[in-house]
Amino acid sequence: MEKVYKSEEEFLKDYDSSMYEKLSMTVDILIFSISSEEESNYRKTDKKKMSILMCKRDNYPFKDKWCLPGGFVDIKENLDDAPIRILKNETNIDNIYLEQLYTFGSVDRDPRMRVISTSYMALIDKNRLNNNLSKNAAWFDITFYEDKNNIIDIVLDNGNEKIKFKIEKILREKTTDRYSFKILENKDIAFDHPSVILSGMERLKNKLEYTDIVFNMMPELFTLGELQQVYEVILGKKLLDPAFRRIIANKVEKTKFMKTGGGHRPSYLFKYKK
Amino acid sequence: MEKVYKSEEEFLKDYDSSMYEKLSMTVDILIFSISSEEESNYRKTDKKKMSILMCKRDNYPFKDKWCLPGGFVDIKENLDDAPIRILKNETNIDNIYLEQLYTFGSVDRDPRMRVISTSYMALIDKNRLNNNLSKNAAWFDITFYEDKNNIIDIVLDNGNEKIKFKIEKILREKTTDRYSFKILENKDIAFDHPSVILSGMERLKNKLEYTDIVFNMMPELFTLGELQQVYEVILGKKLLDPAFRRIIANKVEKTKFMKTGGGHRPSYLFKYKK
DNA sequence: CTAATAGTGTCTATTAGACAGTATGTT
DNA sequence: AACATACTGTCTAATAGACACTATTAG
Repeated sequence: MEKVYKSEEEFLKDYDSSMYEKLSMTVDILIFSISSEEESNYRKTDKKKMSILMCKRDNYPFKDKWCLPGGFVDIKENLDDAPIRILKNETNIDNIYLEQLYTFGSVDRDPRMRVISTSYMALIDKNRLNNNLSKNAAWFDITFYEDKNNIIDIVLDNGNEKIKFKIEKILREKTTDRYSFKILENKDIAFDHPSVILSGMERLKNKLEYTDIVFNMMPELFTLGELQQVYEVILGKKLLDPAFRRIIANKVEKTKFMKTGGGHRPSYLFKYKK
Repeated sequence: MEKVYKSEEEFLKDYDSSMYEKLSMTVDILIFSISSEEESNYRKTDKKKMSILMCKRDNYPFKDKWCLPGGFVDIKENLDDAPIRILKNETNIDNIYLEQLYTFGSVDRDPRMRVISTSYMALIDKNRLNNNLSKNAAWFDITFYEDKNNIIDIVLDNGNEKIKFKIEKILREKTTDRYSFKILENKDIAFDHPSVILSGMERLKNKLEYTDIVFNMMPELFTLGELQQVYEVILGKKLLDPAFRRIIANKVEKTKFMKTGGGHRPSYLFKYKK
């Protein structure tokens, strides 16, 4: 029978924390940014892409595969502080938008030992980075196509290497919007990181509609055309100009600056209105 | 310098998993249901309340305080399976709606040792329970009031005991909807469970609007008035009848059954249309 | 009859979708 | 002049909010 203690001090002195077998905890960070691909036609504006940062693993397990930046949570570190520390090391930037995504804890997700991992999503404007990424890290442009059967094809492209995976969104409950992800094809990505990528993309899409989250990926000044392109690339569909402008009208503020030189009518630069 | 292995087998044989100090993982489950309070006036319909299940702690730490049901994640158990197992033990019901809420991992959240805890939200129709709760568990009706400064007063009432706490919602980022919770007053609830309760309430409110999640808390057959009351008690505001009926019109199906005996016009019973 | 809830009709205000039009830079 | 994008006007369709009205029961 369980002993009943008279005070908390007495209880804690006696407490044997090895009763349950312990495990390791990591965090994975899905960092989103926007990149521009230059057009050959001088008149066309640069095509925007969504991109994520990945690292090449240089040891087992999953040697030579790509994974999201991450690392172990220190025993004396708050969980939510771990991604901040890792981002600081990886990209040398503080003050990044970060939010917790989901905690993945399948028994077999790491062949070394039992590891549970909390994933985070970060949003940045890549241009503010001082290009000193660690040399095994690279930005991948991400394009996706979802068919009517909830099967999603993803292509990641870092300029040298194109990697693909296929994943199925499975509605977990008839009554809600929760999906779990079943990886159908994947050769190049480590751990369960394809699921993390999909979770983040879904979260980002949803939040675009009811928050101002997108401005974390934008430079200080931007044209409405650029902002619209970012929306379109995240949502995966074209938007109509007047509708878009109505929606974002009270989120942005016109400045006196203009962007010229595009071979077409110049546009005002806007900034985020808090 | 890190050794580079020739194969994954070789690497794993050599791997020392004690490199990082390990920790314990628990899950906490916030179980929502709806209860009815009988009215003295025979004509009035029962007043609906939102309620949650809590357990009284019979040992340190937090002896004699109330906490959410939960427990340690087994070293050989998938994270998402732990709340299923615990719910089965606690309420003897399978097949309950469950979703992961948030993972709390402050260093000092448990005085015994380092524990990180993933919280889950469960929704049930309390009337389907075979009233064999463990004897230290009780349902608490929950009422809340939020003022203009994002300070929320919560009262929990299990019939014998009324417990209160006060918590502040702090907007973590200007650009989004993420809050963290600062506990302002709390005498009776263990751990960081006030924050878990608030997270769940926020999640439930949001999902009410864009999913069919509410039907997990409803009996097979219900009147539209009852359904509307459940919406109202979760959202904390009155809804207009015609607007409500338009919104749920294509989620429900009229049956041939009616509810009579209320001293007023009888109403049709509806069921969830999948 | 009365109190109480059930259920509907309809007007108005707001928002979303669609399309066409005008404006203005660079080469 | 031609192209490409910037930006606006306006019609229509769909949705949300508000209020008033009718219906039907137990006591």
